[in-house]
Amino acid sequence: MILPVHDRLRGHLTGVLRELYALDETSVPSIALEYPPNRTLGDLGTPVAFELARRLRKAPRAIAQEIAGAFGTLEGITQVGAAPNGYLNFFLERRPFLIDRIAGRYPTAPAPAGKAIVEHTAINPNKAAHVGHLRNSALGDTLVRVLRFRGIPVEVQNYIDDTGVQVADVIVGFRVIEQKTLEQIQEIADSTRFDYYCWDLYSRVTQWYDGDKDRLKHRADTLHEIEHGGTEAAAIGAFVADRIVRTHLRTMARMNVDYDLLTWEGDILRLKFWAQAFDVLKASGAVYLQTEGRLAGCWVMPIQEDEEATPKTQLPTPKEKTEKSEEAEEPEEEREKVIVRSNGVVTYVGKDIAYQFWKLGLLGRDFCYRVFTTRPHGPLWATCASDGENDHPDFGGAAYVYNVIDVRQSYLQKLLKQALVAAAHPEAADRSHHFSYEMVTLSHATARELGYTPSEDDAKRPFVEVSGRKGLGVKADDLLDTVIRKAGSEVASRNPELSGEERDRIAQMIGIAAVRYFLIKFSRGKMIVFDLDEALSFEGESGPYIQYAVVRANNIFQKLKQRDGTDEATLRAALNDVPAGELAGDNGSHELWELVLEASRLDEVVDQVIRSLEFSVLAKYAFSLAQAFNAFYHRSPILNEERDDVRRWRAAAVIYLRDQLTRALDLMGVSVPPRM
RNA sequence: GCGCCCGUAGCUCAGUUGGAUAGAGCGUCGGACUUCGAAUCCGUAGGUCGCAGGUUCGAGUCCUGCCGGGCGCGCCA
Repeated sequence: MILPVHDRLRGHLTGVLRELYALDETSVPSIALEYPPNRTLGDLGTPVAFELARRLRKAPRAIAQEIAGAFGTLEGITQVGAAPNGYLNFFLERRPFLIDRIAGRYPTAPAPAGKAIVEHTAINPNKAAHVGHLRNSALGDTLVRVLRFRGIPVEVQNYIDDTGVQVADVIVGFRVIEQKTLEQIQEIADSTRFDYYCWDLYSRVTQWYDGDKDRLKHRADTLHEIEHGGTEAAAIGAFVADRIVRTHLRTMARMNVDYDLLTWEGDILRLKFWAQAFDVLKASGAVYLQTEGRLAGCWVMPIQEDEEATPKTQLPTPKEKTEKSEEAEEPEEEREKVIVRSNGVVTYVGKDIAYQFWKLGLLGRDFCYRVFTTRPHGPLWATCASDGENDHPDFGGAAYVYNVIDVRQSYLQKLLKQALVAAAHPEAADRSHHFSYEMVTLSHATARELGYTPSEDDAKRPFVEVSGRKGLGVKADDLLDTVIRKAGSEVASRNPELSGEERDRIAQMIGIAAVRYFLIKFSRGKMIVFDLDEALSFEGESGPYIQYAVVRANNIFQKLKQRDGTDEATLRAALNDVPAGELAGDNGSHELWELVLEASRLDEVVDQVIRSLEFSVLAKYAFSLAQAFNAFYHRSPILNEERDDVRRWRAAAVIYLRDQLTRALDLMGVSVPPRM
């Protein structure tokens, strides 16, 4: 890990600058650390001299030289140099750097205090999951892993919307179209892939509505029944949602995605969370009763159009001021969002506000909790409205909240933050993050493979929109089945001696690696036009490529042990006495050291990932590390290297690199197969 | 109409603290399996970073305007 080195260097350098130029705390420039383009220039570098050049009215190069001269000594740094262009560069002491890291001896940065809640997945429990949902959970689960890596305690929630129109529509499908009783539906659930069955039924219901708009009355009636409970329709809804959620959990488990708590929307309603939140909002004046105009009788929240959460730092320019006052003089109908309808029924946003308040510990009310299912590593909890277990973990009340929801929900997520600000919790608003990402759509080729004939609108665009209502989309399990099957045949052809069971286990690891990497490698603001062939690729920039690098590295040590009994522990042990010329670059190449330095950057990458919430950075880092290793692997033998010292240092570097790469894969939810 | 996002090589995309020569995969063309596994490696070709201004010692990255594309903006959820 490299960050402790950064911190130490930054601290020392700040002290040097203050002394050298008599700067006070506020005027010391922040010190950016970078990696020079090659190791002959240095291992770390900073352009801080450029920053100071104007203030000191000196050439950057002269400043860099002065700093280098005044640098003194710092543990772990062997040399400081001023480059002709003004960069200040540092060389690290290589031997202890690697030895310490192999041994896991380095200080770790303290984690920020407080728990984080990550909510992701949130698939409507009325049909099978599709690729779009996989992007959500792959991003969400990676976020969870990355935060935990950083030392932050994380609670993972999956929100279940069991009271919405989507579930109601499937109920209508069963009862009105198929004329089924609850008992018959239970039989269907036990004898079919129930999520697939509902997938088809749901799209049939949509078509059926299209045939006669009066049929929508069934939906309205059903929604009403779900909300009030006690009827056959409500019982069917509860059964369907429960069963479908279980299928989703199975699908996500294949992806190595897991949760701590399932939050059921129905419980938020039954426990009157909204009433509580409503009181808070009314008391703070965040919502008010509109008495005139078209929204008369509704409780509304004013929408701030553009004033972002940082009004204090952005002073309006004179021009903006006049524009604003003009607006104020001409009251062009202020925008308002209805929170409670004139019939007294709360809108979707209202429920979300209450839920968000609870997540942040601002509601003053809690759920009851039940065990939804048991797993090897402990129970999976779910909310309930009454008769909960007494002994349950603490849920809710987090310092940070991340809502993983696609970009189309941005408007509503923005309203959530506004509600928090309006209710006098601006700090909670700052700690609420909408982790947004773009949609997954289908390539024309893949849509065609699914038997879809494009409409005129579709034909104009380079992609086809996934639609649950139309039943158009690549089902998650179909994708996983296909990719794992393909991996299985590859494994079988390369390792004919493997048992079927072992082969399947490995195929699953490889298939999941391919899918998860594919979903992570794009930046989240980019639409993924899903193409089956592309996602099925195991070559080039892919998850299996990275796995392959680690498997190869492991093979080296396996062979080493087989051949002369050297195990990793003994390799690590004696390094202090071995000449380190290979690591120092005595052969004219810094390739080995380059691998070590790059491998050490995982913690820095994780920090950047958390700051930017951009996982493509992690994906690319792992890939380029694997790439560097593969190139090294071809050029520099270990098993057949005659020179003892060279062999040992190469092995040591590969141990470290392999460990770091394994960690990086784990952060992406990918495990390393024993063979492939 | 307003708001948010996207525009980088033939294709798909990295480049998110502004820094040293703009990178990768796929595809092209040509090489490397008697040596730790070729799901690999090496080489080759390919770029007005949408356009125009601006800020800066320095801009793919920040600001403004424009062009092209996507999404969002309901007493739906």
